[in-house]
Amino acid sequence: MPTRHETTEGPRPKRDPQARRRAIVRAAADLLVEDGELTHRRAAERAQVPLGATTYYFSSLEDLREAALELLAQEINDDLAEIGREAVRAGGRPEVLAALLHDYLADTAQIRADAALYTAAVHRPALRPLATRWFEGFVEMLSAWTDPGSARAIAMFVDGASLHALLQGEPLDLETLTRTLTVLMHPASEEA
Amino acid sequence: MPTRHETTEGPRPKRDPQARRRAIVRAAADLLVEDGELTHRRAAERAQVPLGATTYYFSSLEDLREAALELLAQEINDDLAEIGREAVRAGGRPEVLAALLHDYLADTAQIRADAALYTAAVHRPALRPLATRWFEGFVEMLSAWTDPGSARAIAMFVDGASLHALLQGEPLDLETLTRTLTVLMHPASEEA
Amino acid sequence: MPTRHETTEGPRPKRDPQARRRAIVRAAADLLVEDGELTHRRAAERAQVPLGATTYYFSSLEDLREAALELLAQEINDDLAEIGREAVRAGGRPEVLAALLHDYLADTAQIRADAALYTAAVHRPALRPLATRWFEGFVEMLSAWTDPGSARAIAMFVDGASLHALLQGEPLDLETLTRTLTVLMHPASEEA
Amino acid sequence: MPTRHETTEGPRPKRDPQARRRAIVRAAADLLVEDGELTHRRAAERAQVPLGATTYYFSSLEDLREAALELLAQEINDDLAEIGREAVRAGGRPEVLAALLHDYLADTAQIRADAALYTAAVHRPALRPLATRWFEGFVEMLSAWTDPGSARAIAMFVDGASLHALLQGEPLDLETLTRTLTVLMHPASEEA
DNA sequence: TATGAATGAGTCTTCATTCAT
DNA sequence: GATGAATGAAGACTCATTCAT
Repeated sequence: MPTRHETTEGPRPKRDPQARRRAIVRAAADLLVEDGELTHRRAAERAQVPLGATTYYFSSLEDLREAALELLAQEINDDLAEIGREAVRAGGRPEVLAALLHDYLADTAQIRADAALYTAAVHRPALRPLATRWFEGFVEMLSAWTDPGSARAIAMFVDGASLHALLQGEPLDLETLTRTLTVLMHPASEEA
Repeated sequence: MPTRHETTEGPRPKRDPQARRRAIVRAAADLLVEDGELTHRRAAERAQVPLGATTYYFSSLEDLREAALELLAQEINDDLAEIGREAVRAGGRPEVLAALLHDYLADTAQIRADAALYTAAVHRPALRPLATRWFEGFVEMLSAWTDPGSARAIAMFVDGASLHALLQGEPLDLETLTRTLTVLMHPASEEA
Repeated sequence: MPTRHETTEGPRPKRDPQARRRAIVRAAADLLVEDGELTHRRAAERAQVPLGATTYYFSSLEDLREAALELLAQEINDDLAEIGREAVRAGGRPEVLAALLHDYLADTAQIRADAALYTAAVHRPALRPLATRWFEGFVEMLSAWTDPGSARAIAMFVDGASLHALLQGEPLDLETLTRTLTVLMHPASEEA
Repeated sequence: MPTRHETTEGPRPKRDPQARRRAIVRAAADLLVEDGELTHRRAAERAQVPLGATTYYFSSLEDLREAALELLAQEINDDLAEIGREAVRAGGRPEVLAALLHDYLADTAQIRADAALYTAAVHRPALRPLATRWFEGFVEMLSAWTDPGSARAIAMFVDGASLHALLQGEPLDLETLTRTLTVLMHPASEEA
């Protein structure tokens, strides 16, 4: 007589709606990063959940997309915030920031995530705040070391650099990156 | 009794395959710029041609997409080359380039075209050369006034600025743009 | 005022995926037998199911085709196995087998099913085992009464006879059929 | 001043409607043999003629198909007639016929042509005479050496053997083939 | 005479979404 | 609460056929 605790298949996955939902979001995010095609079916398959689960937890595909992009935005934000903290710990020296950013730009997964976010936001105005979230944080962080205008200019430059690292297959070389960040952080030297 | 020459619909457009093809490409490009969704049906409707025409002239939708993006790339390239020529005529002064670029970034159609090109290229490696075509030309143009590294840095900055002008709804202010281009074009002053 | 129980369309068929799938396969098989043209639309119409059902249950049209041919192959196999059993019960006398086969060849539905299977297999190597399934069973059955080579020869002869019954509109006459099976089953008499 | 005889492209292909028509028919026949798919486009491409030529010379695709099958039927007929003549020259000995047929069955192109003809005829009653043309000729030829019933039986056997050579990838072995033809040609020995 | 242009019907297929269970 | 079944809309694409040139 079988008990309710089936033991043949290892630890029975506990019923955990939150975890399931997260798994679907994660899968959707990965799909967006990897090839930009998001469908219920693909998300379900990737997350190893039934098709119905993707519509049960999200009222529409756009809903799921937004949750996935929110996740990506958060991760990007966290990563860049960490870079910012490290740069601050190093006294805000441009060469340190450059080194950190160079690593970031060399990480394909990172720059593809950036691109996924932008791509989605271009034709979806509602998502634009999501796509520029890291921007605001980054600018704020930089503001400790330079004026707001320069901070914005630097952030834009980083954005362009991310896009080009993806399109050209490799990041801007460290030397140029360092030199560029240096002049952008100290524009006042111009006026001397 | 109607004559054989129907005049209600204007002069019957003569058969002109080239023009028809161009019209389809134009329509496809516009769709990509406007909302990124390209289908045979939408292209046909917009170009005012029968559905079959879109498959007759292009062996696949990707083919059509490529032709449309090629058109956009060419237009962007032409516009930026013109900006370059004007900047050169003005002696390469950063403030002139900044003013021209500011106008460019304020033109929604332009920056949406940029974005359309990038968006398409992100998940289509084959299109990447198309998306970076203007970049090469722009760098070359700038090289008359600054070193290659700075030229590339400037181009990347412009790219980021274009993306942000779209995502934030307005271009970087002229003053910051001018200051940024100025320092990027004369990085040597740093070392003084 | 209509009640909620509509009776004009009979008892609402309960959801029964298995039966539905079978109905689609049956419809597809019939279409292949009747005119060889199999499309999702025709199968759906014939099975009285929505178009979407045909793609829901079969991942591709080839998948559906294969299922339909599998059904035909099974039916042919069953019918010929029954003929074999009856022949065995009659002591393996050729005239009994001939009579049974004559009936088989006179049944248009049967020989069209044979032909459908062959037709599909000619340009689809993957289906060839299906088309020759009955052959193997038939040969094995005959092997109880004659040598393997003769058994194969008989089966091939039956195959040609089936094809010709269809193309010529009538089966080989019983007398010739009997005589032919007789000599094919006792080739040893030749060597006496 | 250019003359009307252009010499730059080598011997100018003479205008030869008959040859062009033949080329299209040949191409269509080859397509039917190779994969059974016949379209105007494929025939035109294979025959190296403009698409329009295929509709210019044939009032419909069915027309072209029929012409192509007529060609195949004729070739099969010719080949089997030649086999018949050789068998006759050899005194009608079954082993000679068997050897010739074994070669025929081992020739993939031949048996695929047979199959193409049958496949087309199964669902096109109008083509059935075409598909059985060789049969009549073959029977007549054999009638010089055996009775009509046996001749028909042999022809049917050959038909089944052709189909199976295709479906099973190899012809019936020569020994069995020889033995089978032998008994089929001399059924009277049974009655001794 | 010949042919590229043209097009609408119809093909397979994918999929968001709804719903019965 | 969950989920497989269900389906119609829409997508890309093919193609026989017609026709202007």
